[in-house]
Amino acid sequence: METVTENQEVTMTKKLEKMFGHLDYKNPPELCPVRDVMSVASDQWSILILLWLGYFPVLRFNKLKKYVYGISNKVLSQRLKVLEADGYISRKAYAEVPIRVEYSLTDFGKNYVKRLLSLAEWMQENSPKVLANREKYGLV
Amino acid sequence: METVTENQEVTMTKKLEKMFGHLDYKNPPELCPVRDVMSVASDQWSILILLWLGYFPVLRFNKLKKYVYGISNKVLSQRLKVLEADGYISRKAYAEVPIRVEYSLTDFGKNYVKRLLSLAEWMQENSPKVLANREKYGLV
DNA sequence: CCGGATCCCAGGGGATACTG
DNA sequence: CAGTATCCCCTGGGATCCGG
Repeated sequence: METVTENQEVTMTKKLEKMFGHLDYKNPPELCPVRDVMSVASDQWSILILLWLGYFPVLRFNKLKKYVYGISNKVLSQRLKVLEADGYISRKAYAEVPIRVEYSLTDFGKNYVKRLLSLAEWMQENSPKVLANREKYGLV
Repeated sequence: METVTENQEVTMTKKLEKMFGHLDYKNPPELCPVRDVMSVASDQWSILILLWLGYFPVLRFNKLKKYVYGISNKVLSQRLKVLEADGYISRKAYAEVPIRVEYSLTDFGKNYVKRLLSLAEWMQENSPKVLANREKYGLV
């Protein structure tokens, strides 16, 4: 088990101090855009979409739907729109018959996926631990 | 604008390849616990709860409710339960009158918050960019 | 045949009141 | 004080349909 040292804890607190100027509860939500931005980028479907787009440079709508297992047309379409609006992905439509639409990460999106990836890796390594905990806790 | 180099992109793909054995769409959901575990830990309320608990070593229910601005009793209570079950936080109840309950991060939770923090910092730095993008895109 | 818009419903979540 | 219980609403999301 990787433990957190005193030093790391101090560093962590400093970082948190720095950001909590923005996350401060005394600020009305409109002064705290981080929450808003983060809620889009940390949405469970968005994460999967972004990770798959990090793996395949270009994906079409129905391929994405296949990979992001269980997502519905509506949700996929809506998430893609928001992710495009926020600058993570770009959408390219070709006027063919039948129409072809290609989605890919922007440079900005790639930067984000790098971070996301670090989180996802940690999740992967630790999910057995979490599941064991959950079992032991007995929450159904 | 921080750009992604070729090298970084190759590294990223390798990492993704490594994890996509688990995230593979051909696996039924029950063989892919990462998604499940991640959906808890990346929930927008859970993130805020964990970050605040990273800042204050110990917080009581009503303090948390104050800091995690806008959360309802029901959701806070439910998220705390799940986060405890998954091993991120611990709950300590004191048999006083009135009752006192203290929440804090476990070592496991601290490790996770470190990762979360890196993501949150990136969000903070880049949220202006995202908001500008959103505006330009004209999505209401 | 592909991308996405529409319809419609269950249930997640907000507000409030209440109890150990 | 720390939650739970109740009510009700509203939106997230699944199934279905449609335009190009």
